[in-house]
Amino acid sequence: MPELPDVEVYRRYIDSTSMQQRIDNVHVESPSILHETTPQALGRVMNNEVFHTTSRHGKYLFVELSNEQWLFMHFGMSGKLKYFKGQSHTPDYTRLLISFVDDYHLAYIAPRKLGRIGLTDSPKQWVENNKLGPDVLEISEDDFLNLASQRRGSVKSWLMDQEALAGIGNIYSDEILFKSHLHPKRTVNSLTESELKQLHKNISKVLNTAIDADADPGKLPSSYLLPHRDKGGRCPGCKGELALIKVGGRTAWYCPSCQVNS
DNA sequence: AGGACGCCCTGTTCGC
DNA sequence: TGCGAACAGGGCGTCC
Repeated sequence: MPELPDVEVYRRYIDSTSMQQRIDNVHVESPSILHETTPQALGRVMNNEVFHTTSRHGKYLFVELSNEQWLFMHFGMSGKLKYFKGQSHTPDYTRLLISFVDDYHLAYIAPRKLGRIGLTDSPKQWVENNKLGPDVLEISEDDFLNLASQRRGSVKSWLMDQEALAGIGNIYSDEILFKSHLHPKRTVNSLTESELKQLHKNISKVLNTAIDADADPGKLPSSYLLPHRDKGGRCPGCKGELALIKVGGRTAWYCPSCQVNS
C-alpha cells in the first residue's frame, strides 16, 4: 500500500525519531531485499555514521548519512518503519534493523519481501538511472499538460506509471479519479484541457489531504472514496453501489454513476 | 506505446 | 469446519 503519502509520512517519522544518533549496528535479516549491495557493504558504509537529512521522490525514501552516502528505501506493498527501544521488541517481519547507540533501533518491516533497499551517492542521479518520472507533487500545471499530450492509453495506467509520474499507486489513483469524476478507463488523449487542469489540482489535493491524515484511509473525510472502497461500498456522493473493474491488471474501484466513460 | 499477463512473496479472505 | 485457491499491493520482464 505504500504510495507517496505513506512514504512522506515515513520520511517525517524518520525525521522526528532517528536523526543524529550514532549507528552501531546494521543487521540484514532478508538479503533478498537488497538492491545491488550486500549486508557487508551496508554495514561498512553505515556503521558509526548518523542520519543527516531525508528526502523523497515518488515512492522512494532517501536518507543521507554523515559520510554523504544515501540509503534508499522502497516499501513494496507491505513495507513500513518502526522506531523503538530495546532489541527484544523487534517487530515481526523486520527485514533490516538499524541499531543506534543506547539500544534504540529503526526497523524496516515488510511481511511480503517486495520492497528494496540500497545505497547511492546521489538521489538525483539514482532517480535518473532508474527512469523515475517527476515527483507528482512537484510538477507544474504546464508540465502536466505537456506530459499528457504525449500519452495515450487509460488515465489510471498513466497516473500509476512511475516512469511518467512518480508517486501514485493503485489506491490513490482511484481516489484522484473519483474526485475528478473520471472513469478509470478514460483515455488520456480524450481528456479536455479543463479536465486535465482539474486532475492536476486534485492530485495535489488528494495526496496532501492523505499526508495530513497520516496516510491512514480511516482518517480521510467520509466524502472520499477510500473509506468506502470495499465490497458493498457505496458512493459518498450519489449513494450508488461502487463497481469493480480491472485496469492494467489492477483492481479499480469507481462509481459508475459519477465517473462515466465518455 | 501500451495492454495483458505471469512472477515475486505471504497473510488474509473466499469458495466449496 | 477445513482445505486450497484466489487475492491484495508495487514493480519488472516478456509477449503481442
